[in-house]
Amino acid sequence: MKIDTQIRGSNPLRSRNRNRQAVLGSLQAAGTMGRAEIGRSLGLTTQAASNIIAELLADGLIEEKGARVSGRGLPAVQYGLNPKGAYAFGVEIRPDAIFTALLDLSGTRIATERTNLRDNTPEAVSTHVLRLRDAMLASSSVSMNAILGTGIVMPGPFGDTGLSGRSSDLQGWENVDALPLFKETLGGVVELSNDANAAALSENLTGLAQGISCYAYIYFGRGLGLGIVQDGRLVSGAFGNAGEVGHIPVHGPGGPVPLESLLSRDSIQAFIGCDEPLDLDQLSELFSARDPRLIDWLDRAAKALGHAVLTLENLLDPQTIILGGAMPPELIDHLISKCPLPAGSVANRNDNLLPRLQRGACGRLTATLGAASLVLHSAFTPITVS
Amino acid sequence: MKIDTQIRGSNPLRSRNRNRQAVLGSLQAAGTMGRAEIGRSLGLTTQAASNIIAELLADGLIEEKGARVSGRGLPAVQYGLNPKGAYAFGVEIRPDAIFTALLDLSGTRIATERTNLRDNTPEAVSTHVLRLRDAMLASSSVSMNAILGTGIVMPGPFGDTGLSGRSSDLQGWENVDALPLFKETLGGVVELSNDANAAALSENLTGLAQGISCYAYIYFGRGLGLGIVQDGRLVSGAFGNAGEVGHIPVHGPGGPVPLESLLSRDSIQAFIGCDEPLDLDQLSELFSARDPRLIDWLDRAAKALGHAVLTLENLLDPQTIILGGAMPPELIDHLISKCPLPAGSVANRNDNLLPRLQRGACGRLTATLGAASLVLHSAFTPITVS
DNA sequence: TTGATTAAGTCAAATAAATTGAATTGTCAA
DNA sequence: TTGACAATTCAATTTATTTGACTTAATCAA
Repeated sequence: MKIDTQIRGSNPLRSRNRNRQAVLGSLQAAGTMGRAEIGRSLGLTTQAASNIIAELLADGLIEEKGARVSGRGLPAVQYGLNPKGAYAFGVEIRPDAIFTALLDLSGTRIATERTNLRDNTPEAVSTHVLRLRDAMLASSSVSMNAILGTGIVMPGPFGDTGLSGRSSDLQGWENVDALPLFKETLGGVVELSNDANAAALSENLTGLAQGISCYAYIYFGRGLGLGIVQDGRLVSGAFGNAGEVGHIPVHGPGGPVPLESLLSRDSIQAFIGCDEPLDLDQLSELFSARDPRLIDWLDRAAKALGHAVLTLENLLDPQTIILGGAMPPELIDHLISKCPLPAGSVANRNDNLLPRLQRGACGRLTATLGAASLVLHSAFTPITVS
Repeated sequence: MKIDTQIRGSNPLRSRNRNRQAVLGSLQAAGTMGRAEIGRSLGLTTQAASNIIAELLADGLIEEKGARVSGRGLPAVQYGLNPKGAYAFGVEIRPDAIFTALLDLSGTRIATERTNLRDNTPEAVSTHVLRLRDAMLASSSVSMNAILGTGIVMPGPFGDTGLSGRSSDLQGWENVDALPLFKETLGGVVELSNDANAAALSENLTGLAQGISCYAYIYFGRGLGLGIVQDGRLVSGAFGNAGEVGHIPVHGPGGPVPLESLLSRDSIQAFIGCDEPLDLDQLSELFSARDPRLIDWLDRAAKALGHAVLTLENLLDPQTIILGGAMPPELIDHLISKCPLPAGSVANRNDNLLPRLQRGACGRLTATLGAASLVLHSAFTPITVS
């Protein structure tokens, strides 16, 4: 539970750290760059950039990528991230299972795994995660000191809020401060967030949101989540619970209803009148069979999505809104195509180069990969408040 | 029009600047502090803090406030902002008038003024503002080099959006990039934002939001605006148009309607069936006379406010939501007391120390004072992205 | 009263990391 | 072939911080 974002002063060491991160971030965004080019892009001297490049080379985080001739002058030696120079471990914790993933520095998937979870008390989960990490590192032959950190995705909202008590919640975690717990058990850098935020960052590192600094990500879990990115940083609210878009009121048949009741996997189940949660394959089948109940649901859901889009655009003024998560791609595409894009929005502008609504590029594992992305993102983004 | 928030590296000069701002910010927040105390609060050495304090003293931005004995040890000499050490000039531009204000470093009002505006073309306005500033500085005997900068508030949204063309808009500014224009004409630091954002910061510096880093400010102009603060910084969106809360859909009689059509001064006028805009005094009178049409409006508006609160809380997870602007205080209080505070919200938590909804402490001039607050805020807050 | 303890603040030297300026090297264009 | 140009490195300088020793002043306890 955050709240107090204490501002810290700067000193040479923290400056250097910031600059290292900024250099890595530049390389991540641009692919390859030369030393002088990096200096220019960050407002630093060539020499300063050069020193940092030398250090990063020595640490194995970047590598030479040949020289590039571009007009006059000495051809610039290009540098880029060394994918095998570091790794990020990501964990997605659900009530009944743990998903883990190992990404290399380039965001490439090295390994993923699903494990059933019987005992989901805080202690059991945290030690379980530790074992899973050790195992995955061993089987992937990755050394622990090449690990940048561990990213953890848990179902929100955090703390005892008006939304607690849902079936997708973790039992027994209501009053647990998870971050310190994991930090103690796992050591090193630990980032904690919810599925939607993680998915949003995943899209930023390897998907559609590359180079985009203001966007929102609508995440389909069983319910509906939202990751908000502004100025390249997550907006997570006072208690880390920003983005509970599933609970904003939209126009329903008999009055305002929570968006989630019209636009979510659980709502399909309720609408169709099915006893058990529908998985993605079942939904795909229903869709390809043009099941009339599903089509009906899609019509209503698309309308609800329109309301949500109008709300999000006017409140957050994003460059684009991305949809993704645990929902078949063809359903998302259908929703997008049917969604009425409201005219009375600040996003309805002529000079907007991006589609207002698009489907994310990362597939089903978005949240798990996103967990690892939390770590990569923090490695590429100079801490701004800390 | 922003979008590109380029990350910059750090160097000694920028570090020092950051630390200076952080020290000023600490003093602003705490009132008075000793040198060692400041060092601790910022994670700097006493010596570093001491050097900066010496510099700020020499610049006249802070002053000694006596010594404080607190237990053992040498009593700490206290320092605090020197109100007369620097000033901020604020301008609020409306289609028919310009409001100006001069604040000292402590946020105290030195002078305010209203001027009619006949020619509101960009060139005329910018030179007009320059003349008004010179005049106000002269009449207040404040030297130009004691001015930290100029804050400007203009009606949003900026750029050619789906919301353009309203009567409260400035004609002829649709395709003008205002910030460069004012920077060239006025020189020095220029901050530009909309009324709601400015009001939000005003509340942060001198009102209810002191020490609060995550909150939202619902601003009554003629329409309805929203200032979003997260981690102590404004959330302004990709194009500076975040917070257009007046245009989010809420449940109306015959379907979804823009919030503004139920909750705004213009909507009172429309509801009552009045030909001209109602001013605050008229509204106060109607309220104290318990005018049934107004009471009726208040009931509907409070309900709409409830929807907005639910939406804002779940999307932004603020510590509190503040209401203010050009609306009589007693009406705001009434709205707050009648507003149904929804249970299904992440803000409905037991450990929340602040009221979920409260009326702002700054009065009618909030936006104009807020314009100056933009500058003060930037002086107290280390730039994080720039 | 006295001496130990604690904390604030200063001074001077050391350190980290940036900048500056000159020298070197490879490419392009005249 | 030669000069302009840009990338890079080397060495020296500058900035701003940290470190460690020291001084000062208040509290606490014998």
